Amino acid sequence: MPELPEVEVTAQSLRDQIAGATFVGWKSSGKRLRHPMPRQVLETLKGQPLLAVGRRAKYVLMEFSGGWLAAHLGMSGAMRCCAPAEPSVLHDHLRLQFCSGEGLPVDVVFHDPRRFGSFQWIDRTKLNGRDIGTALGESAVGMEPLGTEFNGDYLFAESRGRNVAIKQWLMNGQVVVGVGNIYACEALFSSGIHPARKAGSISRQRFAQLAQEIQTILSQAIRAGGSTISDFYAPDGRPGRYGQSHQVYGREGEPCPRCDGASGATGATIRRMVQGQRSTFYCRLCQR
DNA sequence: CTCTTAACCTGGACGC
DNA sequence: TGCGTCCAGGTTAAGA
Repeated sequence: MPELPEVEVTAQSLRDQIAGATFVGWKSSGKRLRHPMPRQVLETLKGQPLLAVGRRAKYVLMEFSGGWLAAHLGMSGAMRCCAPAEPSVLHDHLRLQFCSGEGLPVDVVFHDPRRFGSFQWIDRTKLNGRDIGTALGESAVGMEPLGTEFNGDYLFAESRGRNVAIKQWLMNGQVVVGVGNIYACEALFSSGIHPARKAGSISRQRFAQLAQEIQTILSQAIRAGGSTISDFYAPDGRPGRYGQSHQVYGREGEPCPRCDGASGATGATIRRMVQGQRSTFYCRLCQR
């Protein structure tokens, strides 16, 4: 499920429902996630207010006075808010219990069948003013694509001398964060750039369009509640509707919406290829 | 340093 | 019904 739009939608919904509430307790399934559960920290957080909920890269950040509880949804993770009485189901791995100002209890449940997700504690004092992305991992150090400094000139400058395929370069998180398999495919299609083209061979002008498409597509996806492929839901239970807007992702064999639209018979069908063990969907005529 | 590959997990879809 | 294969939104340690 989770690329930038899905994580952002998750963070926004959590903020609406539990920001300002007091953390009162937690329960774990005992199953190991990508990182060991920060049990000690969770104990010390009991009784503390949740100051804010934010996002950096693909991490949901729950801020407390001493630092941030950073959640990653991995490949199949999702959060849901529910009443304490609602029982846990298979693959519910962490239940965070909150109590609002009015004394109303709300639980946040992390559900993740594949267990590629994680919870990490980022200590405010150890961070020492650095970008929190540097403490989260290699995939979180790049620039936020929806920030004001992100543009084609930045991508152009960073890409010089890079021989890796543009799609893998976009997805690795070291230059720009949050762009995963779905949105990399979609942005490259909208920009007319072939996914296998070497990053260093792309012109400044084409990067200007790519940066613009990335921002437009991510923004629209957030507004649509993200993309639900099979099992993503926002914490309020709503699925994402952006999958309906996918032009190429998951559409192998369908007519290309640009060159083989309803009008003509001369266009191509969407193809699938594998790059870095991930499926890439593209149009061989529209993307060069 | 750059780039590629294998591994971490579970479950659903499909072919025989 | 069952069994084998392939596929899935991500990340990163290890290898070349």
